[in-house]
Amino acid sequence: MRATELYAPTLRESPAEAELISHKLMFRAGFIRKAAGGIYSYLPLGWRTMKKIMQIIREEMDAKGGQEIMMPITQPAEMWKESGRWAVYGDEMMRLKDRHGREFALGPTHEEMITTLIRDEVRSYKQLPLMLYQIQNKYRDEIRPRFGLMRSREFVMKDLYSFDKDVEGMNISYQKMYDAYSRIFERCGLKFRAVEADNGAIGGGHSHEFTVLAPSGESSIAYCEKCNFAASDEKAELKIIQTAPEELKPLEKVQTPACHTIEKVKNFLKVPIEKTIKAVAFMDDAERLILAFVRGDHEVNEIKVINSVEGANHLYMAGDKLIEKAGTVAGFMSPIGISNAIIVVDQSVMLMTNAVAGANEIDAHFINVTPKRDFDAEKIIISDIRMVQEGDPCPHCGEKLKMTRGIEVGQVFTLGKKYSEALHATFLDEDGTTKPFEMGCYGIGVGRTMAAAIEQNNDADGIIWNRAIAPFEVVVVPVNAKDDKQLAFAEEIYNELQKSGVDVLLDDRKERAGVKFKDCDLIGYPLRVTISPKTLESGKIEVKVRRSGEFLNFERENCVKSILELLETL
RNA sequence: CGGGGCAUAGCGCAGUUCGGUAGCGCACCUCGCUUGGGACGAGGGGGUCGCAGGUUCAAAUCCUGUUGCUCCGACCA
Repeated sequence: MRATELYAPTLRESPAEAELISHKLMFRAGFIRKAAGGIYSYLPLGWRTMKKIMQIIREEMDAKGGQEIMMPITQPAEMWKESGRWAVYGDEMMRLKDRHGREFALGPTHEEMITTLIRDEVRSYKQLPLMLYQIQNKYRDEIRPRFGLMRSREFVMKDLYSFDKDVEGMNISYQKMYDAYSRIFERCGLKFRAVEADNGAIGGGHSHEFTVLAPSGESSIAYCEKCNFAASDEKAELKIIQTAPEELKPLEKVQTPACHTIEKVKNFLKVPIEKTIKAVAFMDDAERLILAFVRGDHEVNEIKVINSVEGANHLYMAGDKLIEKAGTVAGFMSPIGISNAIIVVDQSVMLMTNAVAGANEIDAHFINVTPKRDFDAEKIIISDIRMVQEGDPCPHCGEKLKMTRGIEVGQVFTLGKKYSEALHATFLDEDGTTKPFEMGCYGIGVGRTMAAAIEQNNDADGIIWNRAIAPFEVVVVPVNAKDDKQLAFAEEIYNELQKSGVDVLLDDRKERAGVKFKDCDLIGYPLRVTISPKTLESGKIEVKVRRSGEFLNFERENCVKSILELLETL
């Protein structure tokens, strides 16, 4: 490919709306252009990288027995109504009607489509397991699209669905995909973690998110450096914190004027924060008051609260009125002597002794609270409801956990029979009984992976591509393309590299050297071969490594071999 | 959905307060000169000032409505 024939409009400035580095750089380097909020065109360079990522995905999916298919974007409403998600999905689903008034959705995902696709054809356990995947545009009408390809409304996604005859088979498929995902992101050269995730409403089974580590990421994860543990902050399970045994003192009520925050209580009573019990008041959809109690230095994890209270789907902050009705008062709440509320107590709180908790009246607290003795165990829910914090012990090995931020680029999870039952997709098993499929679903955001790679690999000059997903591996730059000698020599090198299978670009534009160098750095080709009067004279060629910035000089005769060797290290 | 901001040439912006018929930098075209890190000079092309009404002799500028974009929050891949 010649730069004079390549459509790669680079810009010195980026639009005001781009705030994320990956967004700015993809825009400036001529990878993407915006059509509407959260909707983008991919220009040649961007699409080359997308195709390379997709190719890696294909190879790894195929290696595990996946078969590629292509399903429609436009999906009839009937199948969504059948699964019950037409109503559930809400405004996030792009909907449309055809000329006859029939309803359709632009697919946000393809569980319904694939399940109805195979349900009439796959009738026997002998046809299982089955793994089908596609790489397709998906649509989610985000409330607020932003960050370029990171959170868009139309995006390219690979999704594979597995069908097995039983749970064991499903777990094998899951493990295959887990392994494939690890290989995919390794091959893309990304630093990532497979993170234990909450699979929320889908329920049951397991789920991992593949998260690329980057400070700009939207999700927060906890991980252990000693063992393999990593979990999203919402999911991270926590061990019970043992407290040193103490002689139990009798419960006592004391006055604590104007001490409605833990900070004030702790200072007023001169107790360490670990000896205080904090309350957070929530309300659920049914307007039930839910009081959550954690240690003073801990935070409440709302997801865990939802999971531990039966029937709760969403939590909102509770109003004062509701709190009053329960016979307590904000700032001075405790489970002692309360009735009209659902009380959820963190497991670590139950092991505390001689602690401080509210007295359910203004300006008063209990001291010497020992939950095991003083809480009515019949009325409370004891559960792990706290948010993980840096330094918490790892639930697997006990080492101190670290926290980091990341970009979720893929997720694997088991669906079980959820969709096969809802859509009546069954097969006949060996024993002659009819059973619904055990399904799994595995997604990768292709555009997001490209964006994440840039977030993780860039500098002040531009993008730094890993060789595997760079739009071109090598760029050959004659500093002055108007000089026939230089151009001819550059073409020689270019042809030789191309013959050796290198994905190479010849920058034959008649621009000044500075302009071309700036573009090379911005676009981020891993290697730049520079041809100049200097190199013509010395008989050597100069190679610049984008990532390290180092310059290498190779002998003309075996320069292709040297470049190939160098590429192996990138 | 709550609260801000913006909309003027492909991109980044000024002009709006105080109405007088649109400008700057980058990009683009031509010529000259230059060629190892986004040169320079000269000339040039390109804008229904988001859209629709209204006020006025006159509207980018004032008024009303509307659409789009964007930031923070709530929500989420």
